[in-house]
Amino acid sequence: MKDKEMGEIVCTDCGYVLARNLVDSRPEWRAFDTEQRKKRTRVGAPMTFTIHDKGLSTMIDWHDKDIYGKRLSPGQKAQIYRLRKWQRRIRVSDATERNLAFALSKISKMGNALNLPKHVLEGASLIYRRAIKERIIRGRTLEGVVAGAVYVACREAKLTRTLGEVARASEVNKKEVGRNYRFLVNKLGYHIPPLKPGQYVTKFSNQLTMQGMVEEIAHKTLETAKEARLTSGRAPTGIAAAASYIASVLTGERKTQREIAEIAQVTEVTIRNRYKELVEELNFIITL
DNA sequence: AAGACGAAAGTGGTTGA
DNA sequence: TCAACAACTTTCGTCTT
Repeated sequence: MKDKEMGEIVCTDCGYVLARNLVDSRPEWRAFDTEQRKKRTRVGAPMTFTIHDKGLSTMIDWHDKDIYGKRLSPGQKAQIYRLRKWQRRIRVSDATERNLAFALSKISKMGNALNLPKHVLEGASLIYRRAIKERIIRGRTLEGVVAGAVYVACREAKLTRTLGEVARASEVNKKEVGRNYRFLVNKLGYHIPPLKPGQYVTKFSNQLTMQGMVEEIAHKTLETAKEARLTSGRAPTGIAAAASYIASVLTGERKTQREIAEIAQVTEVTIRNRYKELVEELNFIITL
């Protein structure tokens, strides 16, 4: 057992001191929130990965001279050449390695914000690794690709995370997430069926804290919508939002369009449009 | 005053020549 | 590769409750 105060490693069973005079690796400052931690931490990932070393690492230069300016012997020259070669190789793998580590930490951060189960995060990581392997990230921001990968993983796992939610949890906008999502799906050959509006209805109902009956009506509404072929080509979230709205009105548990639009991440106008179409089909009475 | 409604113009993506 | 097109958004004025 390590005892940082005493600087010793002590066996907890017999009390034998295995090592003493250890260096305390803990910081000498304390941070009470992430804001402070950010300010006080003096080490960590560099701000940019495009220039991997930011001039911090030592390079073997190309002059075949030693520090006194004398020319090297042929034997030394060969050795230096080999060293240079290896340094080049190590540097490259080091940079991509760090890049990957950075991306993975971003993924888990997003996972926290989105409440994603672990296997989805692993899926996202795998997707990112594949993206690196296929060399298709060039020219794209790391954040964008990460967000795209997370969204792909969600869709694969049939989770009802919307583009907007993923975008909020990342550092890029909705458009970027969508672009990267499509890009990844294309390049990595994923086949992802669109989510059913019904799944969104369930989700929205929960977020709106509606009664079970309201959700039931919303699902019924969707059924008729499907039969009327109003679902094809339309955004599932929009239809689900409209169905939820209708159900809330029907049961008297009225929610405003704005409320629903807010959590469904669509506009009120879209809800209205779907809603109008649906009501035309729903002129037969729904009773429960 | 808030919510619902709808027209009009703009956006980004898909499709078909 | 480009233009037409459908779905969706933004904005804003009007009507309803």
